[in-house]
Amino acid sequence: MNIGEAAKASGVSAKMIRYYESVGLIDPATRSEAGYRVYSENDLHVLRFIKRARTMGFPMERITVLLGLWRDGDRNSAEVKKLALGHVVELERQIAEMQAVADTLRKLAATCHGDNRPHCPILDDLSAEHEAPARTPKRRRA
Amino acid sequence: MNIGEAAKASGVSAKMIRYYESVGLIDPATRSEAGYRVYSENDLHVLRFIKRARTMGFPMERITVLLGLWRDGDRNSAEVKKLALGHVVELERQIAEMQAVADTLRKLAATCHGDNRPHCPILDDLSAEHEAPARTPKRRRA
DNA sequence: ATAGGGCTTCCCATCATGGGAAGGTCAAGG
DNA sequence: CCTTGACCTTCCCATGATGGGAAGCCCTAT
Repeated sequence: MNIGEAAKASGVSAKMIRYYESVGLIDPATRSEAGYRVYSENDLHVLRFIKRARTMGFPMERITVLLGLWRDGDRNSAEVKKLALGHVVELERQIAEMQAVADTLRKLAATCHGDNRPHCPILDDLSAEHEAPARTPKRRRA
Repeated sequence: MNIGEAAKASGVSAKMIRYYESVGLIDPATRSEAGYRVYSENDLHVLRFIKRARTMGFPMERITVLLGLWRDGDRNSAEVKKLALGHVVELERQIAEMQAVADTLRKLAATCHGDNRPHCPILDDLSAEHEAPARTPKRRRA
């Protein structure tokens, strides 16, 4: 099948399929006489794999490794597990960060009247000096 | 003070200060005779405001609005509150999404032996067909 | 044969950020 | 006074993943 059909069937846009090929995430597709990329069922499988992993938020780099493991029949499931759990840790870190921000904002918003008066603790907080960013004590590096 | 000092004092890199100026987020700095950008305490305040808001994960667009409100002595605190809570909702949505992914991965990892054998339910899941991506039923749009 | 749609490559834009080059400026020290 | 080195300026390029669009070739149905 051509790239358009493969795109529809895999949920990966034609643009992205070409991009994945260009950066070496997937092997160059075989070409028809006219130079059209031709995809097999197996190629589709790979595209769906990538699609799913992207949806899961795996960065391309990790997907490259996952794909390698997937293709490697002799892989060690421990490696896959480690990769997956590593991603979980990363997600948890990000979640905690966002949670903290959301909490702060919720608290600030709770103390903001939210009426037609201008005073607003939210703006007060944003404009207040928070921990000074890496204050270099005069000497530029010391 | 010059841009380097302002950068150090605000935690916003000189690069980004120039960028913010170029996209109109902050007013063009006044210039010295030699063309150097010169910053006042008030400019620093603005930069710190932006820094803090970025750290909170506010997108630039929303920061533009926040800055406007901050500068507007006649603002309506309700607007600020709405903006902040809107951001909270957005954060919550993202958190929920990531949580779902993390849960899925944790479950999959729990069923993966994680030993030197190749079988791995994580890879199985990634390569399985999940909900078909917007399957267009033959007619390209109908 | 012609139209239309699909395919190709190539370039550009995004968003926020950093890297780096080429060149001007300033302050300190010999 | 001149050199040195740190600073500043602008301009271009790159990122990562994605989309938009142009110019031009190809295929199929009418």
